[in-house]
Amino acid sequence: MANETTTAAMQGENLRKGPWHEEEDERLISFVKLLGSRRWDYVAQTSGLKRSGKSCRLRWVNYLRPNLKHGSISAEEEMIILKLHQKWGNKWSMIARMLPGRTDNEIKNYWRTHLRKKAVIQDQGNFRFIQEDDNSPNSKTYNGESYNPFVDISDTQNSCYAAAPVSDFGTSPYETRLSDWIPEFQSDQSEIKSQLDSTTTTTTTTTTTHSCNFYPALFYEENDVWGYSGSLWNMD
DNA sequence: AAGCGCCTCAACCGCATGGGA
DNA sequence: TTCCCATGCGGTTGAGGCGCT
Repeated sequence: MANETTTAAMQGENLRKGPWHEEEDERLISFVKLLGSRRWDYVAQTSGLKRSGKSCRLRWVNYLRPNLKHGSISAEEEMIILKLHQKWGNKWSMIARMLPGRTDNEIKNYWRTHLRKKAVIQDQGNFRFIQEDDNSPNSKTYNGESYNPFVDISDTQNSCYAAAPVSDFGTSPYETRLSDWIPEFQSDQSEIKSQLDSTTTTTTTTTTTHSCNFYPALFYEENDVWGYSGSLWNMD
């Protein structure tokens, strides 16, 4: 049985794709409890699921893992996402680590569907849209990848972002919250810019106090923002 | 009620990374 | 040092749901 499945997996044949069935979920949960959430190819083969290890891992990480929140993103979480995306760009896994119970996939989807067009900052008295631009002089690197959270694209005629007029925010449910956050956004941005201008190492000793009461690990330990490798996950 | 288009999100794909042989 | 494999990450896709006409 396992040998047949192994062979099929190795040959890339007979592997199921698409939505997971409840029985598959139950089976995967059982075998992850038994074998641990590592060696996904082995889990896939041993369990007899006709899924790739990659698919099993994804299903576990994004849906079956304990302590996941399945409800809608709260206003506080939304604020965190906006702020962290402003700081880090599309570093979804990093952002997810700051939001216990949320997955990178969930945050990425939420950003794309709810927040992307609403990500505005107040810059020199004007609202401007932002997105990362790897070719910008402000681009920095993280894990070998370049990114830049500070690029103003409001002048980009062909950008899809330009299609969303600022006036739309007058009726947006997000506007009130953004209006509340904007002063903080502004101070954060200048703080981050100064960090980027000086150094990208993790030796900064900034002790700025922020007003978020929900995620102290991020907002009160600014000295480790760039090198943060911990996790707020409690899987036990 | 039916058709159409848009939105959401689960899942896939390809590439990067890290560790071990 | 190099190669291979498992894992992780970010971008993309497509099915299903929902609202509008």
